[in-house]
Amino acid sequence: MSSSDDDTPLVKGKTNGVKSDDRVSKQVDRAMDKQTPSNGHVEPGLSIRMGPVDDMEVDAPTTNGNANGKRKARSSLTNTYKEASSSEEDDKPLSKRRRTSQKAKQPKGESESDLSDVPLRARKPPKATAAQIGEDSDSDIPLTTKLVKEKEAIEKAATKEAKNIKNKEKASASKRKPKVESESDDDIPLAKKKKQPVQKTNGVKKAKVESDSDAPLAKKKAPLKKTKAKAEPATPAKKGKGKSKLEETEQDQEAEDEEEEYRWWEDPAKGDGTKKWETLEHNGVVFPPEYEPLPKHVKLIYDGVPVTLHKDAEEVATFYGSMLNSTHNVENATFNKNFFEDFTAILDKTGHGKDKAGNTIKIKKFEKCDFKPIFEWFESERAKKKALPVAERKALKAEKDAAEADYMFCTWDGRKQKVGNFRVEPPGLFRGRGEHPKTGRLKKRVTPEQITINIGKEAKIPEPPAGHHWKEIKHDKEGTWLAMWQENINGAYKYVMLAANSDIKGQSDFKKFEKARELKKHIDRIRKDYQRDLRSEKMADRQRATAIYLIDQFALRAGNEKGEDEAETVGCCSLKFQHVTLKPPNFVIFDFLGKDSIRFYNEVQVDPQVFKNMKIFKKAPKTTNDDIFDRLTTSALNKYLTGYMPGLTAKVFRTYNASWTMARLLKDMKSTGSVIEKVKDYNDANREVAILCNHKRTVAASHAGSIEKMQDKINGLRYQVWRVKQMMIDIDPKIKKKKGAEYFERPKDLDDEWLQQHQEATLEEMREKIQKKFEKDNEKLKAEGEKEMKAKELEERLEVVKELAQKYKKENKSGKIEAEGKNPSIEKLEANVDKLLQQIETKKVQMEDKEGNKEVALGTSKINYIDPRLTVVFSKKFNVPIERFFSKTLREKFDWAIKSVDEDWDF
DNA sequence: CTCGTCTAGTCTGTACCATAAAT
DNA sequence: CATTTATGGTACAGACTAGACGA
Repeated sequence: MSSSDDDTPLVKGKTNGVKSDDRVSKQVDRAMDKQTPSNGHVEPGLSIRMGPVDDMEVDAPTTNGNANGKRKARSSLTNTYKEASSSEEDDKPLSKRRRTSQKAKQPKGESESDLSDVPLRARKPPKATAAQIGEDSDSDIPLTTKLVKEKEAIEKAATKEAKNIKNKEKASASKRKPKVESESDDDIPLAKKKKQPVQKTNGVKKAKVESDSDAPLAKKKAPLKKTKAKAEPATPAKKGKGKSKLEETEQDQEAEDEEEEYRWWEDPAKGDGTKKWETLEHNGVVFPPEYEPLPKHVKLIYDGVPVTLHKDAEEVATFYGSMLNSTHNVENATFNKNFFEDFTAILDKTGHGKDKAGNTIKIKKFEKCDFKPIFEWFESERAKKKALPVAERKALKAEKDAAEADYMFCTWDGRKQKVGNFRVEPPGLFRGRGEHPKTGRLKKRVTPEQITINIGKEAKIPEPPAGHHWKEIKHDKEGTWLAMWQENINGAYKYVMLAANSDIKGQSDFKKFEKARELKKHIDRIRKDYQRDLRSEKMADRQRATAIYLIDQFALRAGNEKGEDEAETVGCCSLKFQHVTLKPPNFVIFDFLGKDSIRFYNEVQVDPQVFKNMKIFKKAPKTTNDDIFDRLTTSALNKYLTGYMPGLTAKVFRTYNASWTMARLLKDMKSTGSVIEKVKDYNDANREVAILCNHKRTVAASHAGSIEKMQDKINGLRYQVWRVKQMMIDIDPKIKKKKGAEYFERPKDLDDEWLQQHQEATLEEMREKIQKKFEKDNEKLKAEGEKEMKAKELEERLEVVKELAQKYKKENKSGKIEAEGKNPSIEKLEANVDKLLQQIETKKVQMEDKEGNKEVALGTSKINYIDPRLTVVFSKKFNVPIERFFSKTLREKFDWAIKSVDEDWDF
């Protein structure tokens, strides 16, 4: 057990020894218990110590031929560091330890297989809100009117839906029943079942897994189809005017699908091979509208002089001018610099501005440009558009839709498929995310001459705009794109592809989740291996093992190297010295900008060996901006992973862990409660996954305000509670003794000052309301040609406010509150209090929910990481309409999932 | 390196809801 | 008083396109 001497030089003064090692491992054990309350078992890799591998190989110096500046600096650094680390690992009683390691491997079985059951340790404990919500829903407290209404409506819908589902089930029940029973282990509470899934994964070979997902399909096929026709038409119940052309065609399409629906997920021929299509027809792309020059009176002002610009330069000026309200851009120095560079480049080409007299005005200084007139013009246009009557706006939209109808669909192997982004991206100023060095650069208008079309050989080639030609026509059956061009900012390729609900996208989505499920079978071994390799003699292996650990445990992205002209963001393999802080005994703080420059901040507890490794990887002379994993690249990592399973790469772990977590949470869920509560439970699980994946959104600007408003409302209600209680005393002074003085105390935070403010605010609100109403009434009278009311009328109306003010005054002075209402009684008042308390409770829950949600984006994980079949299973099992979880587009995207699983399907 | 695909946050318009006003 | 209609504000869907990954 003295293997910790691996790294002793690192921990100065702590020269090896059982003691220190034991201490660390105990701490971890405790920590693990804490972190996995539902499982309560100890991470096996920690108790089973694995010795290093036998053939201790001195790491070869980094021979990276690709010696650009960055690399070079890195490898020289690596060498010094390598020497240090290898020497410290050199002198170890290897043979001995090897034996230990073999022994350690022996007690196979339980603890080992448990690994797959715990993909996620070190998560933060579930938030109180979730628990609270659960409790609230269990205790039968009625919700606010709003919630109740919703609840009822939804439950109605649910029962309706349930009928449909039941019909469906009846049809297929007889066939499915036996299977359900044979797999009844699904009903065993998770706690007991803990080890079950492992057996499945390990012991079970393909046959079983397949039977889980595939077998029922064939059986269900027929009944399903019939019921679908019944269930679906409820959705397009759009009220009002006749359907637009578009809707009609969509419905026609649906009808067609109904008749001869193609179930690619049941087609064994689909999905392998690289050929994506045999025939492909489409109509190309839609170009953005031509630039419409500004009216003559709207001009850029340079140095106080309005200047006329060439059309092309003016367009660029409008890009900037129209976003003056976006301080985020306009106050960014890089943005302004880049914009102005590109702007002046255009000016140089087209000629600079001209003043009224026709003299050329050379635009040299950004600071002298005044875009305000342009901005105001755009604002007024925006306002005009907004003010357009609804009917007109609709007509305009219908017109646009009609013009684009031809581009919305293509024919792929004879089937009509929706195209995703058929509109060519319009010109504008590039923003980029985070501190992008190219922010503000002009994104140029794309011409047909830059666009390559991919289309079937027999198909009619789409007509380019008059006087233009396409760059190239391809017939690439291995590509899934219809058109492609290269963008001028980063030289990135842009593709026109099919929409998410298309067969081809569905297929790859399906494959992605199947791959993640496949990982289940290998995860035990992978985890065991990386636990072992965390102590490897070879630095490269040790780094790789540590990286996989991080990717597996904390859902980090792979982290490819990035270029100079991109925002500085990182992932696992590209983590730098400053992104990781170590806090003994074994805490690691990650703080870096990830994809999209979204901050990843997480303070976690790690395996002690990982902690030690990180310490080594950060060892001097490494310093700020040096790579932590200097011996590791994403491609090496992925190559290694592929060895376990074809197609396994770093990103699969994200999908796997996300779906696995969701599966676990949903399985654990109690089936009680109303639909609303079930949906809330689902969303809580969804949220947990989103937090795992670090899916964030910016807090809405209005957030703080609306939280404050809610708090104010709650306080108002609490004040009301107090008032009502005081009224009881007014009726029956003896009650104070009966209920105890405490019951009648005003909450401490609602002090006199607060009371004052609250009363004033209430009065002011009333006043405003009355005032507004008065004005409106007057306007109405005026419109009808009648006489307006006098100010005296207003005063009379405001009398109510005065009365209330008086009342408050009296109350404040005497400390007594007169009972309100007719025939007030203690009972009535008590009922009143109860009602108010309930209102407060629901408001509180709402508020906490909102607060917990403010910076978590649930959508991304729902769309990309959580196997949709899990949601479908949940929906079926707990009888919640799928519409509650998937919007229309998502239902279309996940059509394959909705139609392919039973409630006993398992991830 | 190039190309192709998947992932992801933000922006914009609109559906939806509570509430008030009108009938 | 119950029901319908208007209003104002929020949440959400869908569009958009940047960014990451990987073959």
